[in-house]
Amino acid sequence: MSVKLAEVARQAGVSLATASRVLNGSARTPAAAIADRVRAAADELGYVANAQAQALARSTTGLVGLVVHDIADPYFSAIAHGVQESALQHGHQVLLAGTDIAGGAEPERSAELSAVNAFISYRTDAIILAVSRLKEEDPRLSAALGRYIKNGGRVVALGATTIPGAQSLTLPNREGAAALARALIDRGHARFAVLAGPGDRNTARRRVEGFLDALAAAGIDPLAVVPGGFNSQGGFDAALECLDALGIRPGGAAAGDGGGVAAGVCLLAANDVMALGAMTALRSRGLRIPQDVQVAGFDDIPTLRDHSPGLTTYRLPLKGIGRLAAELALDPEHAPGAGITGEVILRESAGA
Amino acid sequence: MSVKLAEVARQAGVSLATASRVLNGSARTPAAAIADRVRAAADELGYVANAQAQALARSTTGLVGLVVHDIADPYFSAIAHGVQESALQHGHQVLLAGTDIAGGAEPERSAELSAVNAFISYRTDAIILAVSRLKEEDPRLSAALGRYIKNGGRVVALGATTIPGAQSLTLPNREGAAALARALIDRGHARFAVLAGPGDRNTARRRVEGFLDALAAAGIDPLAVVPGGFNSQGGFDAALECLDALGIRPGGAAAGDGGGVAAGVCLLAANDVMALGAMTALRSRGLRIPQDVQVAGFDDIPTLRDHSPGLTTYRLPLKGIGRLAAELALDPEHAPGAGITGEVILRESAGA
DNA sequence: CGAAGTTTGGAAAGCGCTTTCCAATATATG
DNA sequence: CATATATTGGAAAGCGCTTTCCAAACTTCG
Repeated sequence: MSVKLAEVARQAGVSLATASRVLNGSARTPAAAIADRVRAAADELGYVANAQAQALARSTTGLVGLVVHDIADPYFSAIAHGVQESALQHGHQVLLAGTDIAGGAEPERSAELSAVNAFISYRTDAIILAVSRLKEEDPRLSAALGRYIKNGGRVVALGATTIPGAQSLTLPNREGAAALARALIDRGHARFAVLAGPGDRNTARRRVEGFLDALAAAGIDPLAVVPGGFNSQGGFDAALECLDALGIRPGGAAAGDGGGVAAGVCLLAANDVMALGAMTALRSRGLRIPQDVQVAGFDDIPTLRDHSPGLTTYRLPLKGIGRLAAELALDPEHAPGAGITGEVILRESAGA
Repeated sequence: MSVKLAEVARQAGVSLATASRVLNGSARTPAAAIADRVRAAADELGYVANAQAQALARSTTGLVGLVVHDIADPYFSAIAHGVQESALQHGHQVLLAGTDIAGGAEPERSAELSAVNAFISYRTDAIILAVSRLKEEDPRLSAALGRYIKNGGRVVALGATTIPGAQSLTLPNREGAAALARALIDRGHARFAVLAGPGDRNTARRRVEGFLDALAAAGIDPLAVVPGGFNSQGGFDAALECLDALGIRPGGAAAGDGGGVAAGVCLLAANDVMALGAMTALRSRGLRIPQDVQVAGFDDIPTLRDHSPGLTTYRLPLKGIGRLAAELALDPEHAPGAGITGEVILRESAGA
């Protein structure tokens, strides 16, 4: 239907080979006069190369697949932004898939597997896995990715992977969480509860481990470790559960604590979004932040920086992570070697 | 490199045609016994169809292109989420492009044009334009899209378009803004300033028009209409500029206003993110919300709903918008006919 | 001025699939 | 049982490009 190279060649009075050489970056460059004629013809006809045909002929597609959990989650969308930026610089387009979406054609396979399979079908040059479902590693997924890698595909995963041949980009989840907790301890906090998020998500797990590491190192026992959803609602629910379990009420200390002046409990949430949900829960119970209860999150999501009170958190360079992942996937030679590092951000939510 | 259909056919002892027919949904279905043999062979070999080759042969790619301004912006990522969901249901993959990214190969063309051209090159079955740059309609863009449509591509644009043959999905920007302003006026607000955002973005413009429509209808003159960026920083700056222009200081009325008790000024921002930036600005000046100054936004971004004070805004069903856009692009016959409608959401930021 | 070397354009063979015809069976009808 | 009618599998012609050879046309020197 569209204008094809043959028409351009005919119009310019040259062969297919020549037209191809001048229009689509080949090693050989035809004479200037001819090249101009071809370009003029292409322009006039509005020729746009068929990337599918090129892919077939070149056996490389210029596509990179990104699988996230939920693109509407600012964590993933920030990463996607970085991936996209780097992909564009490498002349690649990004194919996006989200694993939170049900409607796949084949209900018996997981969303991850469907997404990866689709990418493999489109022969993306690389696949970036930004999901971190822990669950007993679907063997079909590993098999598919293994074959993909064997056939020359690159895969980079955020977090640890058991897939042989896959690059993994480790995030300072555990270290960051520990650093954050340590900073809070250093500033005098002594009573903590952890809003742990889902136990089957690696990201959440590592962060919780980090929190607990730091607490243990300081000889502190967490008052509670409450699992829940990895979103605002999850934070809200977990916070409420926490308050009830610890008997925290407005205007007083924890009930089971023998009274006295409220020392304040600091809620460590596995991510920023949960932390905000927790704050909403605290407010709904009439508790003040940070006077009555303190809250800390993780990620330092850009869009959430206007929140008041400012959220104490651990900043992850999300966009940079996406960029690095893409770099690793598309040009591993030149990818910056340094790992990802974050930064403790103290704001008012934990009494900065 | 990968396993190809011919190998599967050989292994199953059938012809290429038969293998193709059983594996990739054809009108004709070979006998059950044969089909099973083929499927078994495919399974054993780990065959994954080459979508590029299929696209070439079928002249349809199963790809839909989505161009947004900035995927990290929750407005766009929510829309993307909807698009993705619907695309998956229609068996399509989504190719994502952001126009906020510089590094394109050809600096002389706009990011929009590059993105659209890339999509055309990949022969996406449809293109969804979720950007709304007003600027004097790049003729090259129109030309490219025109050809694309003529060749059977579908394009749906959010907001008005001049591209003939393109579907346009109109959002209630103007109407919603007017409704929001009216609701505020009904509740007794009488002094307004508008944080207008960028003048060259259709979305922002329409919203501002809506605000002004409603004010005019009520015989109210806005105290100020301040342009600026369409992001948090833009809201911050515009709010500051506004405060200075109107002489608003903590603990008092507007300076140029003859004193008296502060009636309170309501800042109407062109979107939620700007509104939050504005709130940060107000706080930095020691002004209380809503006691001293009120703020309203637009969109009702889900992630921002935990903000305190709750943001008065106009809710747009962003995910639904994305879904509808994809529906319109991929299955126009069955797309729901009803337009998009929003809803005024009154929260404490404007003294709900 | 002819042999050897260097460019340069073109013919044609794929890349991995789909799909139209065809030929060969299997089934139904008189 | 012969003939007409469905079914079914396969051969081969594309889909729109890239790229390897080749051959023709120029250069360059001895």
